Amino acid sequence: MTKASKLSRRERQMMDIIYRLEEASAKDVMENLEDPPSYSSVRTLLRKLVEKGHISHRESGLKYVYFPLVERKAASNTALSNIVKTFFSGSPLQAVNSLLDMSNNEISDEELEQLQNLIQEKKKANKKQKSAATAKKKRGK
Amino acid sequence: MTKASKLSRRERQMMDIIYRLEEASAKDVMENLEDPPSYSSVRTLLRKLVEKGHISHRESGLKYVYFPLVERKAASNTALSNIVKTFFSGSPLQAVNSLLDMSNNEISDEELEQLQNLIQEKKKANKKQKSAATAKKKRGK
DNA sequence: CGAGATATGTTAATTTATTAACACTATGCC
DNA sequence: GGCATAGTGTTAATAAATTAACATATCTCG
Repeated sequence: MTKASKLSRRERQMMDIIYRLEEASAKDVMENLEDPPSYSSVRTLLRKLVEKGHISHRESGLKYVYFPLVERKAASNTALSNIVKTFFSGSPLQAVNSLLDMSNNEISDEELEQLQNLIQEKKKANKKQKSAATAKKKRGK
Repeated sequence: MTKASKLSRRERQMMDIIYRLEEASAKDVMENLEDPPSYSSVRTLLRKLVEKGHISHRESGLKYVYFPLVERKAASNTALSNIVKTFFSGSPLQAVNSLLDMSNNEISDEELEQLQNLIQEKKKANKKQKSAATAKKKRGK
């Protein structure tokens, strides 16, 4: 059971906001919540997230600014993995396909070209790793 | 506020399982839950999900088999959109990049090539849409 | 037939999440 | 100084989620 999967509904909403904004005060969080409860309630939940070890805060002048303790990259990887597992039979490629479909027009030709270059590089990297693995085997492990 | 964002923790876990398996009996769901509660509890929650309109069931012999009411494709699009918004500043391309990074070795050269072809097609499609849009403008809308 | 296994339906207790009230502290400024 | 403003800390009431107990129905097979 991953830590994130234990989050309650509101906690999840708040974590998403904090990740999106990178860091956020209680006020920021409240303003970004749908159907926001009272300021007081938001603060209580923030404190709970701190207790649970999901976020921490630093003082900024008078107020607190909250930030995630699991870094963005790791959190997004976990989230993507879950989606791949749940909706794409474990195939990241299918997920990529879906992303490209969804955002048909939003991605420019230029960006598509960048992506192609990226894939080209990955192909190269794959080859390297493959030969490295072969060499390793030959050395007896 | 999207429907899915109103799900409680357990409900979310159960929906994920049902999407992953395409359809599932109460037993299936229970077996796939982490820290599963009693069979009785699982069934109560399933009934609640039916009430809320997230899933439905059909009879299969003696038992019920549950399935999502929002189709897989739509649900995965929503999930991906949320991740793109939360972790990738709204850029689907960044998400694609991350997916390719994450699953470095898991994607074969062959698959990478397929992906390149796919992107090639998208570039063509983009051009068509662009010229269509231009034509439309000329016609005065 | 009748007992065991496998389901579902109903209801209620308990725990957790959610909300907000109230008390307090520091800052800015008239 | 004193008051309005913008914060925080503590605590408690309420609502919702979670769990499970108990009752009932159907199938299976000796």
